[in-house]
Amino acid sequence: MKDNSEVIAELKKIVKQKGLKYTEQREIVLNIMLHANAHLTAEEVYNLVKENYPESNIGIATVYRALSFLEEVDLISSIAFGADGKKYESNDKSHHDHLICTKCGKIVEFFDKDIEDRQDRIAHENDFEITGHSMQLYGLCSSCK
Amino acid sequence: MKDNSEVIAELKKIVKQKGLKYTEQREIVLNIMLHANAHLTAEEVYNLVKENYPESNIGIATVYRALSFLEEVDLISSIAFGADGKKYESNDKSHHDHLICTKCGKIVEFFDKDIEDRQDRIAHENDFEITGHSMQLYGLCSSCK
DNA sequence: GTCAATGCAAATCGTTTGCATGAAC
DNA sequence: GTTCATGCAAACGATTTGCATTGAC
Repeated sequence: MKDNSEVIAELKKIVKQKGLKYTEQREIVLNIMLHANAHLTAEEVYNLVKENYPESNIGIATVYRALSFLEEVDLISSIAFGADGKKYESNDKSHHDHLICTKCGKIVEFFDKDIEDRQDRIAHENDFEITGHSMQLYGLCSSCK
Repeated sequence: MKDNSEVIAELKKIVKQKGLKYTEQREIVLNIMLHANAHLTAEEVYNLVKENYPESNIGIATVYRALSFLEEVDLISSIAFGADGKKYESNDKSHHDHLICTKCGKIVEFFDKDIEDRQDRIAHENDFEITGHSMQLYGLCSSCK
């Protein structure tokens, strides 16, 4: 697994800035997230860590702590789809929303500029300063319907 | 607390149709949901039941079971906002989405026809048969920013 | 050497389940 | 009388926390 030096450098910078310690575990978790092309639960991240870095005796609590930390500093983000609990994805791709098949669980990502624009306008009309959003369309995908 | 006879009648009809039993507990939970003007967690519903119907010795498990049942038959629906877990609201109001203040937790409802239309179109483009959706805008409300 | 981060286990939270009892039909 | 729903407590899965130890600086 190759690493993603720009983002790793970014993490180092942030950690230093906050006067915290740079650890191998945080780097491993971030690296897993950067290579994942799916939305992962904390447990899935934990399993991937054990699989890809078998020598690093990392605990599940550390994975949770690392994920919270990475979300806090905006390197990854989370959404709560239905019953599966919180899922994480890295922030290095551009923004997008999700179409979710309620039968097979397949997730398709999409982006729509018009919807984004209207969201901004609605926020403005309600005197909200928008910081993020989450939109999911649920339904049956082509194979399931 | 006055009851909402049309919806209650609807519940009775559904229960009968399914060959199940009509119980006071299901009616109480539905009635709480009909009078709530907020998005409630199961625990909040439980507390409201105890407060409004102190004589009904209802258990938390029954509240969970009643909420699942009511959601299944489409009298209420749920969304999972951030960390607070699943929240329920009654389905007697028209469809809407949510603006959520990340500081004070305030929720403002809104509806936008254009967004709905574009969602339908995106679903169609991806060959999805849409059954529902959930959209939340996060930010700071007028008083918090 | 200091202080933060880790690993482990125990604790906690929200939710679900098993089972004997009670209520609806 | 049969069957479903309830209440309670125990079980459960996911996440968090306390604490002694380790590692970064």
